[in-house]
Amino acid sequence: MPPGRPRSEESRRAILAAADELLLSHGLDAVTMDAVAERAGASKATIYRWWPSKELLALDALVISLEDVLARVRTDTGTLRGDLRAILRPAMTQLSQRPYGRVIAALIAEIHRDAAFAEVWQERYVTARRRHARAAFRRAIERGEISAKTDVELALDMIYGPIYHRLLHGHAPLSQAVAYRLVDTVIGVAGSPPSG
Amino acid sequence: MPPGRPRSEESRRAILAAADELLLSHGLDAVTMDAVAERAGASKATIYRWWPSKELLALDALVISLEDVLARVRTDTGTLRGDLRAILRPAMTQLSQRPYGRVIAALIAEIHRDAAFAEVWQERYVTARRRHARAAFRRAIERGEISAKTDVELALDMIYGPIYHRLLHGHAPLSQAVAYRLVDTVIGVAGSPPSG
Amino acid sequence: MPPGRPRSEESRRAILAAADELLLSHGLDAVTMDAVAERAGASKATIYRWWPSKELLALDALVISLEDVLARVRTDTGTLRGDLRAILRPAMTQLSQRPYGRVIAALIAEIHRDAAFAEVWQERYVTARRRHARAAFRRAIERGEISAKTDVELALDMIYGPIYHRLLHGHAPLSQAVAYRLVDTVIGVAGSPPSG
Amino acid sequence: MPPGRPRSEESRRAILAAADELLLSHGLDAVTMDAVAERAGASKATIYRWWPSKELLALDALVISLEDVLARVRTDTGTLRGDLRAILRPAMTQLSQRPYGRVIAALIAEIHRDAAFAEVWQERYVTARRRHARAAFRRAIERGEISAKTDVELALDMIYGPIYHRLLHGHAPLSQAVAYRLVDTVIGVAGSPPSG
DNA sequence: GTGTAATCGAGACGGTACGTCGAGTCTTGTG
DNA sequence: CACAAGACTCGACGTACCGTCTCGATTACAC
Repeated sequence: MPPGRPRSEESRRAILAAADELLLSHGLDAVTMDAVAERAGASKATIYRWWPSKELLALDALVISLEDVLARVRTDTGTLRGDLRAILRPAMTQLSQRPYGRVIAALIAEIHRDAAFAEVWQERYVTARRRHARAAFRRAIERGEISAKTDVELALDMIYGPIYHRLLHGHAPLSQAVAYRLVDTVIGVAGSPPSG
Repeated sequence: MPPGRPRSEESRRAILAAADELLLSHGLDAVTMDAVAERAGASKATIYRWWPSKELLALDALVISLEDVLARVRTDTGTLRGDLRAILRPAMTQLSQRPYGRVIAALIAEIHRDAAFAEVWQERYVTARRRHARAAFRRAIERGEISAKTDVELALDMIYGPIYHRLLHGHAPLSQAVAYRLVDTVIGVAGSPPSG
Repeated sequence: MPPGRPRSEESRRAILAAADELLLSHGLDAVTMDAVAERAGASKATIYRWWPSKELLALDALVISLEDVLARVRTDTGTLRGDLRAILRPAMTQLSQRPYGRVIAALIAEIHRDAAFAEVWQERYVTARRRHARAAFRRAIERGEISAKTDVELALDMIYGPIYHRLLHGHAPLSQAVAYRLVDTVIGVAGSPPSG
Repeated sequence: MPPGRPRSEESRRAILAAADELLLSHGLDAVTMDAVAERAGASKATIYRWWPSKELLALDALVISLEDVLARVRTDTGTLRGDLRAILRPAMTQLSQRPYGRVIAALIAEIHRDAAFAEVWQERYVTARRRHARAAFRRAIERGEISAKTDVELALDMIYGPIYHRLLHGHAPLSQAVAYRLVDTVIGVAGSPPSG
């Protein structure tokens, strides 16, 4: 153990809980260092000691509140369609329960203001979410279920892209059904010889 | 004409120009009312008289700087593929020239904070951009080029969604070639009997 | 009148009153920008706009609360002794009524931390207070009441020095009687041929 | 000897040395507990265990750095004038070598904030310095060199008061010559029948 | 021409949150 | 016990924008 007083686990949890609550009930704007500090019974200095910005704190809080879902994903259905549905189902459920759109929109804006944040975001949020689906595509290619020439990254974007588009813009409804149709469409393209 | 001193066209232009410059060279964060006022030689009160928030001012400035491109779009190629390429080509060019990703990300975040802004954004930005592509799909359906059952809105999202996804997340490259491949893929699906 | 909204006299007075109250009832330490702002119903920005530091604000407040006394001083008694007593009497009265020692000690400490403050302190506090006594000495020299060779500055210091010494150190009592004895002693020296 | 690990003499010295250095080269403001701890290689807890405040620590450090001078004072000249000059000479030399004015001003301010400090200050600083001069006056009275009615405390203040006044206010130069003239003036008064 | 009325610039105002610093306390493991 | 290390709460700092306000000055139309 390093010398000195160890980090207070209690305070860490209280800060994350405060951030999470503010984040999901009032948005990233409400996650001010002052508000988190007061609500968590912590001092601002303590927050700054462990999180360089409120955005990274919010990301931490968000990721924690999402990672249970991520951990429970099981993709062993035998078909790409089944795997992708299994991956998207809990995600869509979660998105519909809380105003994640607002939060994610604010954090995506932060990507473009803070390169350090962008990197962590990529690592902790984007990569974690795409990994499962990418693996499902790879397995489908190995099984010969879809063409080996499939551009997996673009295929992922054709599923996730429209979902985020609707989540962020709100110009059209977003539901599990929509997600399933995206899956079917993308598989339809990848399953048949490429048309381009 | 109403009584009183008329609005100063000069000041209006100076404010929009200042906002546009700040927006594209330093991002939405730099578009503070103070900075715009100083740069435009205007007073903050004047800005507030005509724009309710800096975000709506920024949107105004952005739309002006984008609308030339929009006006020049000609979609009379005879094929859906040609039309969509004609629509996307100048857009992709423009996106690659200036840091629009940063600006659009910030404005999308604003959607979720300000319902009034969301409405204007929908009207002035989203709708304007989708209208052309939607019309192209409609014409293609009428010509029998694609199935009449095509979900046009979803098809639009499968083109625009991945583009915005990459623009905003930056997890993968974005280029005209990528946009063209999206077009081809979507047409490939819509042209053949639906697989879902 | 200069352009722009004129300075609010009301806020100026409220800030000075708040500072004065905090200064005299709880000392300079209590004169925090936050406390003054809250008590005056003003914003910190407004205070900073007009006073560069809380010490200069406190000095302003202090000088205002002292200057009435200074203005009422009349030195036309005809003798140096009478003049000096007339000058010191109200000062000693004032010093005994409120904890000025604490305040002056804190401000004198500030002299050594902030050269700008030192200058203003010299101008607004020290000079104002010594001027009367110095003039009394000059008139006494002109009248031939005391030697023309008298080092007036040192004589002033031999009156004010011990007073401040006791005020600041508190090692011995300070009263009007003590001040009068200092006056008599110094005149006794100056009246006779210098011994140095 | 009490049980447990004995106090570290090394750490005590390092802390005082660090405090002294910070005090004289950057003033009392620089004597922060953190800075002293870091510079001394000690922990803040250790400092707090032995010194209740940074001001008392600074006083300790200051007194140590002054007490050599005090110990070397020899007052056996046979005349009050000679004794007082012998007492003041090394003090004035020391004052002119390092920025003691700043330090003393800050500590005097502390007197008025902390009664415990005031007491220690009185004991360790003021009394120690006045004792010699007071004794010299007493001997002079015994010798019949000055009037037995002399108010010794006031006489001391008429020497030390102006010196501190100039040291703290900086409104006029302070030198050994000035100190000597103060001595001569005070003796002049005390030596002759009182003029009041 | 002379109101009347809305505009304009300038800039002061009360607020809120920022990120930092120091004070003084507490909690570890080590000597 | 004392000690180094260092995390903790608390409160003030000085700054930056926000959105509102109060000025004097300007510029139109209506009478």
